[in-house]
Amino acid sequence: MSKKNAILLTATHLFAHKGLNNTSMAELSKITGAAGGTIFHHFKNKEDLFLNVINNVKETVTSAFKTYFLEHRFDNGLKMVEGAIMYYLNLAETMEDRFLLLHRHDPYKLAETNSTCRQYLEEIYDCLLDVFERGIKIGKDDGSIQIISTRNTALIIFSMIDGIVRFNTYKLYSAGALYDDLMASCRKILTR
Amino acid sequence: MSKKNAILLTATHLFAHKGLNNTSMAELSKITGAAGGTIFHHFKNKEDLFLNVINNVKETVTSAFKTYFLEHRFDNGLKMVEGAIMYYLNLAETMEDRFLLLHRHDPYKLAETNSTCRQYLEEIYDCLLDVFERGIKIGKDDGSIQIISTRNTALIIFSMIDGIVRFNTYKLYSAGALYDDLMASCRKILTR
DNA sequence: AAACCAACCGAATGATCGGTCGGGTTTTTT
DNA sequence: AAAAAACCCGACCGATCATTCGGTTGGTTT
Repeated sequence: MSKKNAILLTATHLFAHKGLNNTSMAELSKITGAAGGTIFHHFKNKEDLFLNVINNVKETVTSAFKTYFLEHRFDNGLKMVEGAIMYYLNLAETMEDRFLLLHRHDPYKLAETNSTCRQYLEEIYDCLLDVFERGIKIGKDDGSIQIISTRNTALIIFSMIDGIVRFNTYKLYSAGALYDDLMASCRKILTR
Repeated sequence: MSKKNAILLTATHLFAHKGLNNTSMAELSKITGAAGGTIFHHFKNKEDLFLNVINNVKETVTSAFKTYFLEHRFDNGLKMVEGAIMYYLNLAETMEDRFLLLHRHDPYKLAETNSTCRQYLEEIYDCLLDVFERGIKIGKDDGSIQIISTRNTALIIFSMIDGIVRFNTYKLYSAGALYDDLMASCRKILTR
């Protein structure tokens, strides 16, 4: 693997687990084996490196989501929303680093001053919410879902799942133990 | 107000809005008007100051919650859960600093190595969850709520609300616009 | 009035940080 | 194989950080 890629992956891991400010370039240099100057050769400064990490998160997360819903068919809209929840919980485990990073303040703080960062974040959430929203819309058409507000319900269900993932991350309680009740709750929200 | 109190309140605000590492003791000194040495006279180090801030958050949040539910009566369990949601959303606005801090990684990171911090956080979440759980239990007894798992449902509803508050904080979307649909969703989860 | 003490001050300190620079090495192009 | 380009190195720099320390003040106790 190229030094640049090693730096990017290690930075993703460290930024996710220790935060932007608690990760020093010296540590990054030590772990990757790249000299200090090498990092600044590939990324013009720390913020640029962070931005590249976020971009990488955006690419991997959205493409994983898009691919999954291109390759899978669902009996109806309700099943599709259920599939989205399952896949989101699944991704949060297999892409732990990336979801951890999205639960930190660092990206949102940078987004306040850096429009590129803001755009990356918006693309991620647009992509995720879009799947939920499409599922609900399809469900309303095929009769498996009965609610009024498509957008708001998508937001509510998404933040419910994301809230669970967050508490799971902090080990306040386990997402796995809630799985069945979580699914039941979502079905109740979506159906009469 | 005493210098010590000024330091504590300013630290709460800065830690909440800028994070632990982005808040320097020098800045704290400048804003409060207290000399550098004075801060370390009252708090033995930065971690100790942060711990005192978390303790203060614990005290104010839990006592606000406890007082509210001691002084209010509800027609039934379902109304009590609805009241808990309303009051939680309300507190997240009026105690913005404190809830912002609880949505940062800083407290949970310290909790990994500092058992006092862990205990404070547990007390906060125990207190909040307890209200939801009691409401659900009462609702099951009086018939306004029909579900199987009291604990899990309390956790699910709580993380739904907390997830909304978090997205509201990041200005990804507004909690106010979701209020009606949020309440409707909760009622659906809790009733047949 | 002497002794005491908590509150307070601010200059000084050593460690660490992000970032620079000049020079060496490898790879690609011509 | 010569030239150009891209990659890589690590010593070094100025800024900033948390923390220390010797000393002052004003009120309370003896």
